[in-house]
Amino acid sequence: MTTPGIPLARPATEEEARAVQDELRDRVVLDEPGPPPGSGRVTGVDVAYDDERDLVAAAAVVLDAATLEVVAEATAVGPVSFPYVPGLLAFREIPTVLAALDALPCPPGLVVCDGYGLAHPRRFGLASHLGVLTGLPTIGVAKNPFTFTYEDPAAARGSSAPLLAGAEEVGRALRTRDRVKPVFVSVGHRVTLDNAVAHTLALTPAYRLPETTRRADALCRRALREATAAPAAQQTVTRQAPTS
DNA sequence: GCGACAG
DNA sequence: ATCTTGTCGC
Repeated sequence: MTTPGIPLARPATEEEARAVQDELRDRVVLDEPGPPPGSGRVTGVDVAYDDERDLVAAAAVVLDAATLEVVAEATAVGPVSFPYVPGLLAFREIPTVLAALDALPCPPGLVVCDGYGLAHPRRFGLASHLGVLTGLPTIGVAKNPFTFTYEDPAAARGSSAPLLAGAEEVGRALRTRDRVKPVFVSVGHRVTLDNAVAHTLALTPAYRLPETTRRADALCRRALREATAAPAAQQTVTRQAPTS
């Protein structure tokens, strides 16, 4: 259901991984507005790790953008294919995330990643990478500012401030709840920054983090527990919400 | 050279 | 990310 137009690279070293990023970076599309917030479907993706057992579980949860109800979900489990290196997070998460997206019974629509897109040392974070590989519109919503700087946005939900790499705006610090630490939104692929911010606000009616990542986070943790408990169980699981 | 550093 | 109970507050 999510056909990659570009083969998945599996670099063995950090140097190779950086080269892959430098090569794919040009394919990012930044001049499309992206789907309008509040309509269609929005999918959250996230992963959970068990480095001891060499396991990574990914989840993709599709929500109706208007109601935020779960439409479908899928998970995938695989081996940890890359260590955590700041700036190379995508190589650790993408293989299993792609498997989960492929297991979905319907198109994902906009994909919301737990991390960065443009806000990245080489301007090619997880959300950008996933977008280029799948061709889907993507955005990144991170919980921390990484190495970037920002001035604290006003206290009211909806306030924002530029997320800066020097003088370059690579994203936005967005307050999704009154007086609560902001989230850090950046563009992935085929979506505008203003639109990414609007989507993030539409996805946070009750909590600091988008409903998409909350749902995906809970699901991948469950998938990891179940994979740990049932060694020879199936490698992917798909569920379609009942039509009503 | 040292420290910081999305998840 | 992950290790982890209770607890303060709305």
